[in-house]
Amino acid sequence: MTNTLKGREHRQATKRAEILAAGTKLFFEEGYGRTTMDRVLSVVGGSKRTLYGHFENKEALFKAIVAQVSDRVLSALTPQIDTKAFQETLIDMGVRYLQVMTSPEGIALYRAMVAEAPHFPDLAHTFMQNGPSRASAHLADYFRDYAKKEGLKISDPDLAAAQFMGMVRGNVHLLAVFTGQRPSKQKIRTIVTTAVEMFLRGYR
Amino acid sequence: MTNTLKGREHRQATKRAEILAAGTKLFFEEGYGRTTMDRVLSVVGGSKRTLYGHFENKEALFKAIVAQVSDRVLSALTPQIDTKAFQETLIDMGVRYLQVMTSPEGIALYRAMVAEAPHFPDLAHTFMQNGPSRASAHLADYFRDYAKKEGLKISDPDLAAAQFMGMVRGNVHLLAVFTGQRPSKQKIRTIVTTAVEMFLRGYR
DNA sequence: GTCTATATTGCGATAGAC
DNA sequence: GTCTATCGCAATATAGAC
Repeated sequence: MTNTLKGREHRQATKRAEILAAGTKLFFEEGYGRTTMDRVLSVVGGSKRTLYGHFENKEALFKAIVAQVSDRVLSALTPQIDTKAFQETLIDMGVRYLQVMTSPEGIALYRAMVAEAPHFPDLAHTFMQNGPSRASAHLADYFRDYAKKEGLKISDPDLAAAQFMGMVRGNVHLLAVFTGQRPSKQKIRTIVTTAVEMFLRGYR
Repeated sequence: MTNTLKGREHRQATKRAEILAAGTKLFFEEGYGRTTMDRVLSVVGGSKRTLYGHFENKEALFKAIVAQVSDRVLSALTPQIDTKAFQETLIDMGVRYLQVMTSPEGIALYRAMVAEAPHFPDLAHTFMQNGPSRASAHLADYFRDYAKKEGLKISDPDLAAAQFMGMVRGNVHLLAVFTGQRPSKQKIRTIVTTAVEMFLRGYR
């Protein structure tokens, strides 16, 4: 916790963090509809007044939780400074992406966003932007910069990036979402390296 | 309606169909949690006794609806007898798949399955089986039969099929799920034909 | 119609920070 | 001692399954 906060503020921040933590677990395990404020309270302890003091209502709590988890989970997709070889960079990006998307938190977030997209369109939109779209856009930029040098003919970098990302997700992402079966690290490496090889041959 | 049913039976079947139709609309527009039995009733009309006579409870109604819609939607993925050229067949399968997955009903079904997968694991499993997995498996079989003749070196047909399907879904499926933006027929054709070309070059 | 669950509010008491 | 966040418990209102 931040040391610069003193006493009063610190207590408040701690409580808020506890509520968020408890809420995260519940909302992501049970879904929005099945999660009750009473249940959150029974985990956190304390009074309703305090809970509603920190978050105006259930929706506000949910939004705060999604924002926090989105930041944490999607930050792993932040573009890296790439000094590696072209092929290595593609593999890195693919692995990172697939790891995030099939991590327990990644799956939970994805599920929550899909489920609540019609009722929280702004959240869903933000998730798409900061997640898949951003990763894809970054890859497209990378293609624009280096494809020619690498001897690749990519006429539509955005489409190519979407193809690559989709190929990486393949069926394992669906499988993780629907059945909870997550791919091993080994499996992820295999999928991504195979995808990269195929992709490079396809655009050579 | 089936003409062989008479009187009592016919009325019963009609009522059941009406309940299913109303429930389908509500469950898929509002989600499981936000849909109430009262609301279903207010659309269908009639008494609660009747409603609960047809479906034991809310869960049973939901399951019946999902089963019905799954059949209708996923039947479009039924493997065709392919007499066309290899490339044409791939395009056909890709287009059919993407059309189903981004159709309003396809999106609604997908959303419901993702949202409720933890609480209705059997439904989610069945959806995965009869949807993406089946389409992918059929394509893999097709590869096993014809890849060599077509001059393709596909060492892992299942993985290759998953790559192709993933590439076809690309980002447009995610976009449809999260923001409701559906691709035009033209866009679908472009995506699929591009994917097929790239795929064939990649495995040549 | 019945009965339970749930979101949200009210209010007096308490306890820790300054 | 004065704030102020928190607490505990009760109450309200509404919705929803059956």
